[in-house]
Amino acid sequence: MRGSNSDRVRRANLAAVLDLVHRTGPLSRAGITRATGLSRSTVAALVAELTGMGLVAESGPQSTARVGRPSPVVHPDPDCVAIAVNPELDAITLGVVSLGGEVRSRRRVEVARPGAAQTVEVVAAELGSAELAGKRIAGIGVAVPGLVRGDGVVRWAPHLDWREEPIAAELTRATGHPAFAANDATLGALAEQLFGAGVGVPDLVYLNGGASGIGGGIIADGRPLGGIGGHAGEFGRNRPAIRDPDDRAVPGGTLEDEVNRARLLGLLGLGSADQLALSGALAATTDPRVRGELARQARVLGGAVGAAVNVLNPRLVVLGGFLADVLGADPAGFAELVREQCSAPAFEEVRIVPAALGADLLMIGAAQLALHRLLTDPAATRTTAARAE
Amino acid sequence: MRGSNSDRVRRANLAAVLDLVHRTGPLSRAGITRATGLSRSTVAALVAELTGMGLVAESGPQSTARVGRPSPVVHPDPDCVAIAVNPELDAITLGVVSLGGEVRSRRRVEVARPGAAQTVEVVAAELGSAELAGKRIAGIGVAVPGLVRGDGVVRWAPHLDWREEPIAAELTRATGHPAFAANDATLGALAEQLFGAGVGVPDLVYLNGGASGIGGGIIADGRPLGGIGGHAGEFGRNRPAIRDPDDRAVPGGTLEDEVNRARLLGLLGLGSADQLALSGALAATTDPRVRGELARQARVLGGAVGAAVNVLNPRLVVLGGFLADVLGADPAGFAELVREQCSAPAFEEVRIVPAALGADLLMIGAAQLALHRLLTDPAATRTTAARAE
DNA sequence: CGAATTTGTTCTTGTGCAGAACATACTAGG
DNA sequence: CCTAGTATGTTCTGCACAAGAACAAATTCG
Repeated sequence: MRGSNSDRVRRANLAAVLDLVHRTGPLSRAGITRATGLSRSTVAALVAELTGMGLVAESGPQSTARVGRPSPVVHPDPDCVAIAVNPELDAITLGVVSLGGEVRSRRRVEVARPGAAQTVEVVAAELGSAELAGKRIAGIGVAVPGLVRGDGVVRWAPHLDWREEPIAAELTRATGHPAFAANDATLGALAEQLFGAGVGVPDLVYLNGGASGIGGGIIADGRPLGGIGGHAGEFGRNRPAIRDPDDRAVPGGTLEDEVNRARLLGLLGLGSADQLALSGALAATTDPRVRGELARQARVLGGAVGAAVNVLNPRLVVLGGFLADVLGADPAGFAELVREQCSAPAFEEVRIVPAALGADLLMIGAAQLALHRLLTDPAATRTTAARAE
Repeated sequence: MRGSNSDRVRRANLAAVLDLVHRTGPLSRAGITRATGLSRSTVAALVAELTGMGLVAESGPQSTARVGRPSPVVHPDPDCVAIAVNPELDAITLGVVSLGGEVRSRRRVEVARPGAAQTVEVVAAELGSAELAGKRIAGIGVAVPGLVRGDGVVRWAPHLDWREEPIAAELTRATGHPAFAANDATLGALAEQLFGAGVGVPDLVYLNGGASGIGGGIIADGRPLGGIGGHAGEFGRNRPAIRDPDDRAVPGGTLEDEVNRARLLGLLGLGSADQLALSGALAATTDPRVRGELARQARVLGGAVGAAVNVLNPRLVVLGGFLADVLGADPAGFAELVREQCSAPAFEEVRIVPAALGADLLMIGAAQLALHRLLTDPAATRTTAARAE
């Protein structure tokens, strides 16, 4: 309900240009003019200002072989990076992701059940690494397997055994950089929409199956749907409707009890495996018990996806982790299972696909979280920096 | 991704002031200055422009008994109205709703299973009525019990037996006024958020139980969630998980099969009844069969609400129609049923309440749909009008 | 009845974008 | 190789809008 003034116009336009370059990658200045609808002179001024802030850089025009004066190419400044953090059951994964979404490096620090304090320590150590010398760190983003409030407090992460951990505030305190945290699946949805299977899709649902269960993220009208506390997307905790009683594995079980990674690993005779190994084993096996279990899990998951499609009417459902394997065993059959469970018009409009981003998924998602402020209001950061001096 | 310029600033500010006055009702000019953060001179200019457009009017200052020069009160112009239309199984309800959300008149035209053409006729006739003389009609909004695409085409409305009816386009053609259509429950959600139980709540779920089944609407981050085709909110077509097999009334049934108005009417021995009569009968009865059925429906509905809370993490769940009676039979017990089905942090944040707007609900929702353009960009309407001359 | 207070009104100032005019760098075609 | 054509960068001017200062007006309080 707030009013607008010329200062806000400038900020909004800076953000529009920066976000455009971030999402679409290197782009000629003429391209920016067309995409934003702004005049040539204005775009020139905006790009100059962003260059001055060290957020974008211009390089010599590409040989486009087209008539007319060539336009210099504007690209995200590779020295502007975000730190992505993903604490998990057995390790902390750290990433350096540059503006533009490129994962510059990824490192896995093996720690069993990392605590919040330990996570802060590991991140602080990473910041001193030679690799980051000369880089401008825009912020830190943490993808947490659990419920995270909008202000970056982890309410409950069962697999890490974290409760009420103000991880974002602690990271900011320890490092001096702005830090943010959110649910991993929500960030996965964001990443897939930005640079993965859902580029340009304004309404999508992302479901991820991992060792910790099933998490989900929703993008509605181009924006992540967080809900009032930021906990939206907990599809895994719903109890699924199961038609055939024989399909039920756990009486009164939730979706993540029924559609379950450990059960597949058990049937395969694998104690533990990373996603790549599980995926390979599932594709290779001809064991009827495994294939039967995959089909059963597909039936249960199909109902849950159908329910989500009815409620959210997305253009796209993206399945990640082992859910991509459940889908991949029989994509057409899976679509049919979904069709049976939802209204015809909603089904017509939806496509169901596996996730496109592999191991970079959460790095990109967490980085986007960290970059959000910068992308929404690049000028604000400048003010903050000035104030800090 | 579009750029901004001073013209857009003006439009956005006009919209901010108009929307503020629409939502909060009469407001002093000083109040507008505070709420928008704009300067006194700017607010004066904006209000003058809106007055010139016939959208707001200023009246002499109220005696506020406060120190300082009194501020004139700005209120929505009562001559600016929207036409609300709600075709149903047995009648078409028409309403005249003024800017500010006041339902000025409501009329029920008894028609069994109105067709789309018939609906257009009835609306066109209404437009000639004496009541509307001198009024400025901002637009026509239609609340349809069925699936409506964003462009105002009814994909499927089973109870009206409409398929692929371009009702909005037909109304515009017949009347010359801009017309829009949307799902009735979606508009109900919008109405409750604007002027009902959810004023100021940015994340809410509205579920309505009527003769046609169960419809739902979602408000996320202050905006209605439509999905890619505008069909979001079809909770009624989901198959609910039911723990106790004895609680299932229809094998393989959907939520609206299980939580069902006709079943309650049947047990009460009522052939048909309007919502008020049903509500009264349910409150009065001590028949154990009726009370048992209410409790059973509450158990099923509680699971569905729990699932919605898990996925959407709303601040508020609003139950309308006979679902308010299912809730009302035992509100505390119902909350407990929901708690059992959803994650603790999500449950902590949610309240479950009956709908606050009665018969005006869909009139207000449909009017809001019709007014949306005007409220988002008041200046555009002027341009359109000028172009029409 | 005068002081204090709040707000409307008028005028000036500054900011940012658009668009015109010109400059520049490329392709196309002979 | 040269000229015409075209698209784009650059510079400058004008315009629209909001902010804020200065003043005027209308109320309450003592």
